[in-house]
Amino acid sequence: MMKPVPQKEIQHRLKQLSEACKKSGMRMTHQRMEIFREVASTAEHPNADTIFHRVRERLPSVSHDTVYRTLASLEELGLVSRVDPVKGGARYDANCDKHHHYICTQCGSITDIYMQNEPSLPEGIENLGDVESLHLQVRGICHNCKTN
Amino acid sequence: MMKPVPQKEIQHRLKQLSEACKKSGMRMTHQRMEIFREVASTAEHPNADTIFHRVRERLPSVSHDTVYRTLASLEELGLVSRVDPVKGGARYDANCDKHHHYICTQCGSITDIYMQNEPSLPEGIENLGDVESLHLQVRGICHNCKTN
DNA sequence: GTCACTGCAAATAATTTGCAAAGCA
DNA sequence: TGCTTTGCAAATTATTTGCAGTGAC
Repeated sequence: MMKPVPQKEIQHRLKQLSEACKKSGMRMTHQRMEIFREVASTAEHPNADTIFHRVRERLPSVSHDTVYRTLASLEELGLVSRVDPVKGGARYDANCDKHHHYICTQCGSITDIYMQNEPSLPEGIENLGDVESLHLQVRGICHNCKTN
Repeated sequence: MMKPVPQKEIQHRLKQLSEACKKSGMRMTHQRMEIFREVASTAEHPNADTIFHRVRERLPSVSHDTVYRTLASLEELGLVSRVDPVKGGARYDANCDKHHHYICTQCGSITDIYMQNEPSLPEGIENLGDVESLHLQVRGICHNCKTN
C-alpha cells in the first residue's frame, strides 16, 4: 500500500537518535530506541496508541505514558514531528525532509507530499511575529476510499 | 488587540445561518443562534469551552454538549470551520473568506492571514486522491509573546 | 553514585452518546 | 403533530502527572 522506509534510512535515523541523545544529555534507553524505531520504520504516521501496541510486541512491559513522554522528547529533539489530523489524536512522523501532508478526510490516512515550489510567505507576516515553520495540509478523499 | 468583526458582517453571517437552516431543514433554535453569533462576532478563534461560557452568560441553561453538537452542525453547513492548533482543543472560526492561519506556538493565538498567491497544488497530487481544500499554517512566536 | 527515565495508578481534558423531555415548523 | 434539538448524566478517548523504584552513564 504505502512505500516502506528503506532499511538504510531507518539505520540513518537511528544513528541520528543516538547522536542527538548524546548531545542533549538524554539517555539512550531501550524503550526510547524501540519507540523511535517504530516511528522511523513507517511512513504511515501512526498515532500514539498504534505505536504503543507495536512496541509492546517486542517490549511487553512498555507503558502507555512512556510512549507519550518519549514521543514528546523526540519531538523536542526534532527527530519526530507531530501531525494533527482533521479528527482523532496526534500522529507521528520521523521524516525530517521538508514536506507537507495529504490527509484523507474519510479514512484519515496521511501521506507525505513534496512541493516543487514551497508556498511563499504571505506579505506582512512579519507584523504578526516570527516564522518558525510552515505547514500545508491538502485535504480530500483518497483514491482508496473513492473506489471502495 | 484584535480587530473586532463589524456589526454589518455579523448581521450578514446571521442571515446566512437562517438561510442555511431553512435550506437544510435544520431548525433555528435560540441556542443555535446564540452559539453561532458568538463565533461570528469574534476573530479570535475561540474553543468550545470559551464559547460555552460566553453563551452561558446570555443563555444560562445551555449545556456543554449542545455547544459541541451545534458547532459540529454549523461545520457541516459550512458556516464555521474548525482549526486544529498545535496544542489544546479545536478552535472555531466563522470567517468564510479563503484564508489561512498564523499560530503562535507560545500563547496559542490564531490570526487569519490572506495570501497574495495561493500555494499551488503539488504536482502529482491527483495520484493520491481528490482535493477538497488546502490549509496553510504558519507557526512562530507572535510579537506579543516576544515582547512580554 | 547521580540524575534521567520508567511503570503504575490515578487525574485531567476534550469530546461523544443514550435517552426522555421540550420546542420549532 | 412530528421530528429535530436540547439538557442531563454518564461514557469515551486522548493525554498528562505524581511518585517511588530502576537503569544509563
